[in-house]
Amino acid sequence: MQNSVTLRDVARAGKVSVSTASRALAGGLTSKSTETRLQRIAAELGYRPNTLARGLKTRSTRLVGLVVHNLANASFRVLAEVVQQRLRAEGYQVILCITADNPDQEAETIATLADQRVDGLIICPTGHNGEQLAALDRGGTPVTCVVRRHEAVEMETVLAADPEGAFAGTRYLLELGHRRIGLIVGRQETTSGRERLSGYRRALEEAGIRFNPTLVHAGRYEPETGLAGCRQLLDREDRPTALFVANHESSLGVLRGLAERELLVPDDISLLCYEDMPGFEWQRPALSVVDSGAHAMAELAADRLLLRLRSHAAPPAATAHEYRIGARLIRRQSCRPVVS
Amino acid sequence: MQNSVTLRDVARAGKVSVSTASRALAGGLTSKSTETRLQRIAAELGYRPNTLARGLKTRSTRLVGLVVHNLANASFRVLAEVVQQRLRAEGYQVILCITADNPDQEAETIATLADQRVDGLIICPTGHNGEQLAALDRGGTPVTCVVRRHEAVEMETVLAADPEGAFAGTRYLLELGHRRIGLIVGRQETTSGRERLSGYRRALEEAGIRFNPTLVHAGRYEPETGLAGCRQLLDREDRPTALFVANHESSLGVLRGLAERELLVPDDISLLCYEDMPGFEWQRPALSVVDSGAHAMAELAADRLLLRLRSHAAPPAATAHEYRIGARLIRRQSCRPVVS
DNA sequence: CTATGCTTCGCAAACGTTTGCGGGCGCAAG
DNA sequence: CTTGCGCCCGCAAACGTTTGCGAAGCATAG
Repeated sequence: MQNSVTLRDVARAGKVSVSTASRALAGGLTSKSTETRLQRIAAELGYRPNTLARGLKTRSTRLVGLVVHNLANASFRVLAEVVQQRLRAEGYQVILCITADNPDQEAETIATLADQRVDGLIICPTGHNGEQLAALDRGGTPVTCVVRRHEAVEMETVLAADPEGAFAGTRYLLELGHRRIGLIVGRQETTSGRERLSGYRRALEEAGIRFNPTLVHAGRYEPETGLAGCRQLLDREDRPTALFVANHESSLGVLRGLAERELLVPDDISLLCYEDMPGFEWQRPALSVVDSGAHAMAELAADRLLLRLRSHAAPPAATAHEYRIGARLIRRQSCRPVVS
Repeated sequence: MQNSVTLRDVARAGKVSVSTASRALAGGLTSKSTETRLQRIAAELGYRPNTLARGLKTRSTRLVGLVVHNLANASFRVLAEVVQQRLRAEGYQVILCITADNPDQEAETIATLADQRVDGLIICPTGHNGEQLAALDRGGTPVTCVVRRHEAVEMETVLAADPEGAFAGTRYLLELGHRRIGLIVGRQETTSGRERLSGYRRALEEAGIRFNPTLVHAGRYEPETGLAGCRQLLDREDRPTALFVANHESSLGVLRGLAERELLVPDDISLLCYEDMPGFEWQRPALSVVDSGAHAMAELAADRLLLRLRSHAAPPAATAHEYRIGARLIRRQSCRPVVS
C-alpha cells in the first residue's frame, strides 16, 4: 500500500503521458521502441497495476467465487484445489467461501461476492437462493453449479452420474452373488441421495430382486449416519452379505460399526463405498469404491466457466446445459464373491 | 453487472446529491430523516455499493489472502475453515490460494494478492519469499505467518508448540514402559520436523535413555513416508515396541504398513500419532494422538490479524511476536503398557 | 507540391465511490 | 433585528486506470 508506484510515475519517468504508458504496458498499441522502453522502466520502478482501478474501468476483476458447503468432504476439497489451480493458470484468483449448507449464509455469501464484482461463480447450491443466482447469471456474471443441481432454476450444471454409478456398484455386488445388499445413503432431499438410491433400486430390479426398503438407511452426510446405519443393518436376523455405502462421509462410521461387531472385510461381509477418499487406498483391506469422478467434475466445471468468461459475449440462458461426469468402479479388495 | 444501480441513481431518486446519499448510507452523517429515507430508497432500488470504487477511494478492500500448501493436510483444512468463518464475521472475505509448497508459485501468489490490494495476509510460508512478505508488512498490509516460521525474516507468527508436544507424546510412551520407540517424522528442513525430533530426543534423554538415530525415519509429509518408515523400523531385529508417528500425513502409510505385517494395535505394538485427524476417532482401535491444536492456531492467527487490521495505525515491526499453541495429548486406545 | 493514409501519441472523460471545504439555513443569544 | 454558531447538504476533487477522439508526424502516392 505504501509501495504505491502508479502509472503516473511510470509515465513521468518515461516522459510520456499516462495513456501511452498504459498502452505500452498493454502491448501492441504503441511503437515497439516505446513499448520495450516503458516496460523496462515499469519493471525498474516495481510498478504493479492497481486491480481496483482497472476493474472499475474495465468492469472485470479477475476474481471468481467458489462456494462450497465445507472442506471436510473430499469432493469439495478436490474441487477447491482443481478449480483454483485451473483458474489461476488463466489469470483468475479464487475467492473461497463456505456455507455450511446453510441457505442464509449462502445468500449472504452470494451477495458479498456480487459486491466484489466477481467475474464468475462456481457453486454447490443449497437449493434455496435460485433467483439470486439466476439474476447474477442473467446480469452477465456466469454461474456454474456443481455437485448439486438447483432444482428451482435453470443453470449450467455439472454433476456426477450418480444413477449410473450406484447402478454399476450395485450390479457389481450382484455379480459377485450377493442378494441381500444393505444401502447406506444420503438424505432423500438431496439430488445425490435420491439418484444413488434409484440406481441401486434399478440394478436390483433388473436382476429380478425385489427392492426391500428396510435394507436402506438414509441419513445426513456424517460418520454418525454410517455407524447408525451399520448397526441397524447388522442387527437384522438376515444380515446383509454386502454393504454399499453410497455416501462417503458415512464410510468412517461404517468402518467403526463393522469393527464393533468384529466383522472382517471382506471375509465376513463385503463393503463397497462411494467416492475415492485418500485414506481408502491405504486402508487394509484396500476399499473398493465407485469413484464419482470429483476430479473430472472440478475440471469440467472450471473449463465451462472459463469458456463463458472468455466469450464475454453471449451468456445464452437457453444453452443452460447439464453435464454428467461418468462414474468409475474401482475394484480393490473389500468385495468378494458370496460362497454358496 | 447489468444490475448496476449506482449511488447516483439512489441520489436522484431521493432528490439529493451523491455525497449526501453516500453519507446517509454510511449513517450518522446526515439528519436522521434523510438517513432513513435514503436507506429505504436504496433498499428498494436494490442498491449495492461497488466495492471496487470504494476500495479505490478508501484504500481498503475488505479482502484478506490465505495462503496454504494444500488442502489434504488436516491442519490447513481447519485453518481455511476457521479463518474464513472468523474473518467473515468481521466483514472480510477470504481469498484462498494454494502453493503446493512451491516457492515460485508462492512468489506469484503473494504478488497477485498484493495487486488485489488485500488488507492482510495469513500465510504458511515456504520460507523463500521473505523479503516480499516483509515489504508487504512494512507497507501497511499486515502479514501473519502460521504453522511454519519464516526463518529469514521477523514477522508475527503463530506456531504449534511442537517441542513440547513431541516431548509429551514421547514421555507418555515412556511412562507406559516403552524403551524402544520408533519415530517417523517430517523432513528436518522444516520447523516442525526439527522441533518434533528434538522434543522426542529430550524426553528420551531426560529418562536416561540414549538417543538412537537409527530409530528415527524422516521424510516428506506423505503416506509413502509412513509406509517406508514403518517397514524400515519393523524390519529391525530389535523391533520397537511403540511407534510415534509425528507427521500426520504419514499415519495412513503406517497403518497400512502395520496391516501388512499383520501387527495388531495395541496388542503387538503401540501407536501414537500427531494431529487429530477426523478419521482417527472412528478408527478401530481409536488412535491416541497428540493434538497440536490446529483449531486454536487458526483462531489465534485470525484474531491477531484482525487486531492489526483494526488498529490500522501502528504495525510496529518491533512487536513482531511469536505465539505458541499448546499441544494436548489425547489418550484413546492405541497405546498400552509394555508387559515385562 | 499537395492530398491521403497510417502510425504514434496526448487530452480528457469516465468508472463509482468518499470526503474536505464552503455555503445556506435555522435558531438562539445579544 | 443583527450577529454568531451549528447543522445539513452540495460542489468538486481525488483514487488509478482504460479508451474514444483528435492532433501531430511522417511517408507514400498522385
